[in-house]
Amino acid sequence: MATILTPAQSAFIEEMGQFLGGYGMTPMAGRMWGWLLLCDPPEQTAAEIAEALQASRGAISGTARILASAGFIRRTTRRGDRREYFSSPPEALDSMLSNAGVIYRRLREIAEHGLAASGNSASAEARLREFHDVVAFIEAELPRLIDGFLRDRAANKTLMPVEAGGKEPS
Amino acid sequence: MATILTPAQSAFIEEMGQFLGGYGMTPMAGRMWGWLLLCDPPEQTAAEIAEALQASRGAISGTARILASAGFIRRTTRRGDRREYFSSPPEALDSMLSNAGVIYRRLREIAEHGLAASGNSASAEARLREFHDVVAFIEAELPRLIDGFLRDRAANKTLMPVEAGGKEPS
DNA sequence: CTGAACATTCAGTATTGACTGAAACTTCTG
DNA sequence: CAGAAGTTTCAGTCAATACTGAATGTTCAG
Repeated sequence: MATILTPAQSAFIEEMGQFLGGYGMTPMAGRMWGWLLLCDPPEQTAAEIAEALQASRGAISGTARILASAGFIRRTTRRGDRREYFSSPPEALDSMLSNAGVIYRRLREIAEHGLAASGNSASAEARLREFHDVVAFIEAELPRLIDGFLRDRAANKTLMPVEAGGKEPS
Repeated sequence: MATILTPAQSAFIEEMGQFLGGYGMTPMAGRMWGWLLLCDPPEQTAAEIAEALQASRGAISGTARILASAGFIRRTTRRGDRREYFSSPPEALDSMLSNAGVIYRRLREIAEHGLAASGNSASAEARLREFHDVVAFIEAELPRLIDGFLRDRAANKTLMPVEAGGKEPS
């Protein structure tokens, strides 16, 4: 019953937890995503995840909601099976990247508020203007960059359709 | 003595605090950077900052160290003045952007650890491979994007050297 | 309808970590 | 050297919040 993770697997999961935990999400969200990238089979029940991460069912439930609404995981059900299955779909990466875009958008908005508040100081206005312009540039160019990559990747897949969701014969 | 901030200024500072606070730095770091973008004159003593932000001197001291080591603020001193002056130099923006690069680097490293830990499952390896490749792509392209912007900006400045640190006649 | 198998909710707990403020330290002036 | 002005350190406080686990809600089989 005890899902035994190798030290390398635990380390990866913990790193993912610390990383996402450090950037606004909870550590559990990072661990769960990490586990769903690593696990086999790719679709896991809440019970399996809870056991692998040594976490309570409540934590899994709440975290799953956050991750699903952010587009990081997919929830699926099966006929004649009351359980729900979680997995990390390829689109998760798109979600992650577009999420990065949201960050720059927010920062640009804040910069605009700052600009609006800098009315009677030319030097403050200059500083905030530059801040705003840099952020706005990244905000505008990042999607272009990502789209280019996604298009390339899609093209490659069409040319050489490598079996992706596959199982190994062992 | 009470530095009176307009509501718009307070709002901007608080937004900056929440933003940076939400992404790994402390709220105070965000507020302090926000204030140094807004303030006039651009160089401020620790005492002035503490008063504007209604914070303790200890908090300013610690936060200043973090921000300075991250390249977000500049510390200067003046002959015959024991105080230290803080300001937000133009390079702060470069630091911010290269900081974003560090994030992708860290994530790519984590992805590599995951790949190494995915040994005996082909499907896990495929998921982690894709994760890694997306992150590595962004990591590689982001600096290019930024450099392009900085080069453009530098070129523009050379052509039309607008007075940037200026004071207005009122 | 009843009970079993899951999933979700939420009050409580524990931990983390940001900030305060007083004491210690440094540096400059007279 | 004495003292003033300023800065840094650090132990303690307080608030935020991630997680637990028991109770509640939901869905389906018999």
